[in-house]
Amino acid sequence: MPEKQDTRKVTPRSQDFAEWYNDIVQRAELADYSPVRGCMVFRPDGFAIWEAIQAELDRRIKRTGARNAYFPVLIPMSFLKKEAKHVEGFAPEVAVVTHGGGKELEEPLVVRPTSETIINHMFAQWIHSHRELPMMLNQWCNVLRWEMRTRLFLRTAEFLWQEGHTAHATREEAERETLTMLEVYRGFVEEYLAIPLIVGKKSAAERFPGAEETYTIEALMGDGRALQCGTSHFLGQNFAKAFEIKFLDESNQLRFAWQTSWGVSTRLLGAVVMVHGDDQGLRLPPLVAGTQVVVVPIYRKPEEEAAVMASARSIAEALQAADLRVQLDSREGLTPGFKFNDWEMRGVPLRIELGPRDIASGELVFARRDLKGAEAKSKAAISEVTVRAKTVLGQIQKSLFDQAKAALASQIREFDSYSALRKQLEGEGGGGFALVYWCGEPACETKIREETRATCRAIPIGQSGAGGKCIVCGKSAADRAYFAKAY
RNA sequence: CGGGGUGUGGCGCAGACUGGUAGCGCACUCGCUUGGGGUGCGAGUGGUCGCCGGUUCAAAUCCGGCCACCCCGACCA
Repeated sequence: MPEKQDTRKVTPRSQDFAEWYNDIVQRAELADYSPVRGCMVFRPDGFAIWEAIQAELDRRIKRTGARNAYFPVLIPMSFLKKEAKHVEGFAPEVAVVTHGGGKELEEPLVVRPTSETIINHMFAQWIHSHRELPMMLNQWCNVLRWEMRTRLFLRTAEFLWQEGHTAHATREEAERETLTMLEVYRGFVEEYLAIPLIVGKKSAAERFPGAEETYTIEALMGDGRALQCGTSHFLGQNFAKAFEIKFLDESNQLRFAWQTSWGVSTRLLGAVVMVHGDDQGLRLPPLVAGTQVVVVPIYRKPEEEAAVMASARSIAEALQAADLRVQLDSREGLTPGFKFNDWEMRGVPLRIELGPRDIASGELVFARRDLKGAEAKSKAAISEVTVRAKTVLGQIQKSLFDQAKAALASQIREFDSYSALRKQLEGEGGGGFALVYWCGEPACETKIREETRATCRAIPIGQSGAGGKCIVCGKSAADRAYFAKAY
């Protein structure tokens, strides 16, 4: 049971989104700042969401054939330097260990910012034959990147993630794997986190250092800015060549492996907050909520208390027996109104109110977190509480997705003139995704970024349109791309 | 790393301009009261005012320096 928390109102979302976000994260007790700059503490309610994400995503990852392993947090400095683009991309943000055991180290060690190098070093030793391919590993771990500017969950120096690394015999198979994982992420984030996505390829400028192609899932936050929620990279043979991952194929030819890597991080928690939260607090999709149902007992006199608590307890037990994550709010000395607000702040999807009246009538009150006002409340027969709760939780999951989907749809705009695009992005807020034809030239992308601060978020895959004219230079453009201001 | 802001009980703030030995709200403890949308009343606990130095009989307050954190930008999951 949580502690009673302070009762200050949160900063309204519409007034100051960044303040609102910090308020929610801390008052819903998801996380707190640490004594070390840029690092954060995951509190139990926040970590529970990560655990729910891990449990389901781990299942989905394993279903594709990958297995979990664990590689060390410390990597020889020289490893990072083996792939030119990779070191260029990560060198500025690595933390380096120079001393150990009271002595200066022979070779400095970096705290992993990602594990491509150490994993591929091991791959080179493990892979000799096409019979050993594909090799598909995943690890759940922490990584460290010395970020200039940090925000709880969205960008912290240390963060938790899973990173998958695979090696394949052919380009085609590796490319297929890249897209398979992209689809695993899309399915998981949309179905579990109820966050609708834009899916596509990254531009060269936004590509992972060392990758040949990067694919992304992008979501829209409540303030109209985009957030990259996961990436899947086709690495080609870049790392295989740098780390000499070679195998003999069926015709006894020595070949370099084709590789992928892919990951999602605890940033997803920030996305959940920013997509679903409102001025009352957090709103959690039932599938990842640490507590899915809370039972709030209501009573006056001691004799009422006994009856209500007995009934509330048996209802909570029945829900629990049906595999729902339940809490019975038995805290004393707090009014029901206080508890209602408290659980709303914490984002619990379904609240059950139970008092003497309900026991007398055989019905209790359901209050849904996804709806507002009178609409949020309904009655359910006590005898059917388990079935009804499951049904309603399913509806809440869908309703949160539908609300977010509508918000996303309303924030996607197509432009065919640069001045109109610029006007939209420069306007107050300037949020949302702009869908425009782009020729693919970095110069045009740079112009948009410099003049509007929006970046290319994704280029949808497999566009079948007739093509059009680049919104910047007017030359012919095969594909359209999404641009947005991003976190 | 540039711009802005803030550092005073656990949290949010006042006090600073005009130096005089620290105050308010919330939280916390105890008692009563109340309980279907943040109950009410009373009594309490808790602070060397971010750090270092200077001015002064006297510094939260004035002066100098430093540090930390937050927000906005550039860079990035």
